[in-house]
Amino acid sequence: MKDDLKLTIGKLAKISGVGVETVRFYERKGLIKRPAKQEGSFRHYPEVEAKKIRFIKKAQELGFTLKEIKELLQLQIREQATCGNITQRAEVKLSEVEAKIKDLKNMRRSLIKLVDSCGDKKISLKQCRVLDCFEPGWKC
Amino acid sequence: MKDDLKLTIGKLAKISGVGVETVRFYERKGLIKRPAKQEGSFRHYPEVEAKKIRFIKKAQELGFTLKEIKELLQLQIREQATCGNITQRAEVKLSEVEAKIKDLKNMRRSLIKLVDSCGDKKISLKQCRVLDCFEPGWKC
DNA sequence: ATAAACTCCGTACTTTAGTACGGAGTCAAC
DNA sequence: GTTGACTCCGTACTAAAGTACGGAGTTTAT
Repeated sequence: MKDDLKLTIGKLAKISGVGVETVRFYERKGLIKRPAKQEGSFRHYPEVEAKKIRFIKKAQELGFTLKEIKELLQLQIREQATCGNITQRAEVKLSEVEAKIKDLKNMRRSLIKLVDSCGDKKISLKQCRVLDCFEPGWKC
Repeated sequence: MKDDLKLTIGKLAKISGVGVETVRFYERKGLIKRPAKQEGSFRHYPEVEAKKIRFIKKAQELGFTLKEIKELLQLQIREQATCGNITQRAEVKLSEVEAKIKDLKNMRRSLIKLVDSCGDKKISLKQCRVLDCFEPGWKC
């Protein structure tokens, strides 16, 4: 409620690092909502929308689709009543996030091993394959 | 060199969890290469290709594009000569992986906080926004 | 040895996530 | 008070990553 004074779509796009068309696209997809109380005929956004767009871009890099990101953004508690519902959905997302972390740690371990094995001639060269890192029971 | 006896494209697709068309698509994109020595006029793949396809699917879930995944798959040391080159590229990928892990950990912390705050009435409800978790200096 | 199932190849279609375009209206700066 | 930049809206186009189709050839199972 402070300084959402003059955030037109162009300025929002700029500070969020996307194009104007992308903002409108996210609006159509229901990821950000059109500001209700407009003075004049142009949109005026609160600053939190910039955070939201940056969140979207980051989450995409982590392998979430826009549909999934929308679900993440809906995880906001407004009243105690809806809490159980939200907690439940949050826990699902949490386990997805943890699965990704686990997989990325395997990939990291594999890459570290690869880098190390170049310095050390004792390590067999062809055993260092990144593609093995997700196989069940894999230990590099 | 063991039992790549009879892995036709259909069987490869099945054990890898994708469709036949997808295998051919990856082949066209250069992610997997067509088996050279064919006996008969059909493709016969070594088993390692199944691992490769499973790697591709996993890596996609972690936000890597096919272009990036191709680069990851090319990180294989064959001789000491190319080692420096590969190490260098592996280190770039490694830092990307570490950045993703860091971001996912922030997201995880944010989701945990959200879940916790539902059990605890003392925590302010509206402060728990997942969308803040990537902002610089964020502490949940 | 013949039918069923599978493979090959090229081409076309689909979905997701944007990007671009263009005419009309609006705002603000000089 | 006009001019230039910005906004609005609908529509169309694009790239990435598949997915489907269909006719012809090949393999295998009976």
